[in-house]
Order: sequence, then C-alpha cells, then structure tokens
Amino acid sequence: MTYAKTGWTALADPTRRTIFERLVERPCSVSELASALPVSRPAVSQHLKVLKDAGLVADTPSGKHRIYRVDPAGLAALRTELDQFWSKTLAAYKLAVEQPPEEQ
Amino acid sequence: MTYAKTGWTALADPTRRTIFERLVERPCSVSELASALPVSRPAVSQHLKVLKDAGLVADTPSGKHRIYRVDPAGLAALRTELDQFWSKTLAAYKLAVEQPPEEQ
DNA sequence: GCGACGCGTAAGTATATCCTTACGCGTCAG
DNA sequence: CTGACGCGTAAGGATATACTTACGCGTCGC
Repeated sequence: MTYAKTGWTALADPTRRTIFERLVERPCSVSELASALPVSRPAVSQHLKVLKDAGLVADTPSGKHRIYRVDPAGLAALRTELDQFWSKTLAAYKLAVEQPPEEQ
Repeated sequence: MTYAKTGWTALADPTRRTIFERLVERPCSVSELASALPVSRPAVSQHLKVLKDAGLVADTPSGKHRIYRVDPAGLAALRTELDQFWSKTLAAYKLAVEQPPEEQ
C-alpha cells in the first residue's frame, strides 16, 4: 500500500537523508547533488521527488538548472509531531515517577 | 537490514509509528498492542525489536508479560537531530534574505 | 537552427521490507 | 509435574523500494 508519504518515510532512506542534509546547508541543483553522491543523477531526481511530495523540499527553476531547497513548512510539521511525542512521553514519565525513586 | 537502523527508519513504517504513538501514551505489553492492531502478534514483536534497536523503546520483563515503553534518550536524540536541521535551515534563510543578489 | 547541457520520467531488475504460520522457551496456576 | 499463557524467533512468500539505463523535453551557447 503506497499511501501518501510522510516526512518520516521520506527521511528514512539513508541516501535521501544525505540529500536532505546537504540541502539544509544550502540550496543545490540536481547534478550538483548527484556529483557528491555514489548514485546516478536520475536516482537523485527520484529521491527529490519523494522529498518534494512529503513537503520537505521545494524546487525553483532557474534557467537551465533547477534549484532545490528545504521547505521550512514541512520541516516544522515534523518538528511539531516530534514535540508532541516528547511532551507526552515526559508527561507519562512524570506520572511514573510518583512511585519509584528514579531520578535524573 | 543493510545498515544499522536509525530512529528515522524505525518510525518510517506506518504500523511501527502507530505502535510508537501508543507507547507514547502509556507503556504496554505486546499482546495488548497486537489486539489493537490489524496485524498478528509476531509482527508486533518484530516491530518492537526494530524500535528497540533504534533506541526508541525499552522493555521490562514483568512476570509473564513484557512491558514496552518509550525510551526518552532515543527520542531526545531524534529531536536534537531535527532541531539541527531546523536551525541550519533558518540560518540559510537568513543569509538568503540578507544577500538576495545572486550571480547569473 | 543545431548541438550540448540539465533535468524528469519510463521500464526493468535486484534487494529490502512486512506479514504470515510454525515452533521453542520461560512463567504462572492447578 | 502439567498445561496454558505470553513472547521471541525462524522460515517463507508477497509487495515495496532503490537503483540502473534509455529516452524526451526545455534552455542556453555557437
């Protein structure tokens, strides 16, 4: 079942995460990304499509090139989700601390 | 299993993310998790193993049962990584705003 | 116009992933 | 001790994923 990809799925693949980390540093074109990776250029294109579908990157045509950059909105969405995990986990721990003398 | 699993890979699968979200709410046993999911109990065990290898959950034998709970350390590591993405993205944007003129 | 460059997409293939059933080990009730 | 329960793991199969090469389209320099 190939449902809509979420940011988690998009960042799961190591190659895709490497691409994303590079775009976090600065915007980049496809061939520039591919030249720094051990995979072919079309593979990079396919990864960028996944990242774009997940809302994590955006592209801007610039003449012959196409510049990809991180989309802050998608990244913020992931951050929000993770923060909810975090606060809920802390809340559960606070409740659990009532009984054992576990402390950090 | 090509490489060592990271938290991103662990949370990529929808079923696994559902399990994790449930553990975020409160600790749970394997069969309790399985009864609330459309997959078999062994499948849940395998997912929990992945989450455990990624450092996202921890297990505690409790008599006949085995209680799984979220490991705050692993979650914090993911949060840190994501925060770095975020701050770097913001920094890149700040630079782009301050120095908009680009060579052509 | 014409060729080169950059990029996206299609088609095909190898591998990884997720799920299932079957089975073995430890724990608790009787 | 014996049987039932909870769980992990092995083995196998169906699907998804990531990569490759081949090709088509738009843009730029000559």
